[in-house]
Amino acid sequence: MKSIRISEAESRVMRYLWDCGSATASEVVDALAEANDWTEATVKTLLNRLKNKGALAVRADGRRYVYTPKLVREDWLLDESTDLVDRLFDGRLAPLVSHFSSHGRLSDSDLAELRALIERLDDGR
Amino acid sequence: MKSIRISEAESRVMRYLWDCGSATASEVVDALAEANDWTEATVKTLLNRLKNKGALAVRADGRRYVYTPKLVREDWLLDESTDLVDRLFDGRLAPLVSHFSSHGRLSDSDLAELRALIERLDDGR
DNA sequence: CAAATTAAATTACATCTGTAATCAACCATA
DNA sequence: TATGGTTGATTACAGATGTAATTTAATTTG
Repeated sequence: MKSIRISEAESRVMRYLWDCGSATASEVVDALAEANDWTEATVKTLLNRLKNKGALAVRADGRRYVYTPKLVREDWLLDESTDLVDRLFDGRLAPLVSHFSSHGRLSDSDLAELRALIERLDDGR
Repeated sequence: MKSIRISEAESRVMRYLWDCGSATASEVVDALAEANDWTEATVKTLLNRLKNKGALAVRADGRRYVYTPKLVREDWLLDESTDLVDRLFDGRLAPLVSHFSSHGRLSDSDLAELRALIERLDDGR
């Protein structure tokens, strides 16, 4: 039950794998090394740690390995965001939204999106 | 300009000091040690690290010290929450709210609060 | 004043994280 | 078949973090 803890760097690797479903180490290297200024070795380390933590499943494909997320993205997102909202805003979303807004971090389109969402939710109740 | 990085444990100390304005070490110990299962030494360490990071100001009051936040809570909240929303939801709030809602993490009162907030914001535009 | 108490500073140490070099196993080729 | 390249595994190492014991300096008390 204890949710797997993913570090910042590891989360970038997970993000990529979540996006593409699964990939070999070299695909991950190609996709992330340059952008993050990592060497190949660093990416390999992250993949390994993720594997050891049980966040990734590995399947042999000939001489190479294919990594696939075992940790469910939705679960992780919820864990992380719940944790932050709990820690920073006592678990309440409105203060967070308000905070964003009062610091000019809420664009018109964000607002529109939120309004649509709230309306939809209201209807559902 | 580099925003001060506060660890999880440190943030609990900051939270207390933000709430009460300022306090002596022993007041912080009394308030937090038990609840967090920390010894006095641990609290002192956290206070010291916070002081070294420049997150706290210290003022001597007779033989003891009074610790006061130098880091502004609002700034920190914004940094932390912006960081999370950026990392997890591409900087967009609506997906976060939607995510919460779809996992039953949005109570009726949260929703009401959000609705009120959105309306207020709408009016302001 | 010497001894005990208190409070802050220093030091400690294991784990986690970022970052990477090196090692080992497996293939392909000269 | 020996050699070198590819790929995953192991080892490394510094800085951050959680957690705390020890030391030192100041204070109160017998």
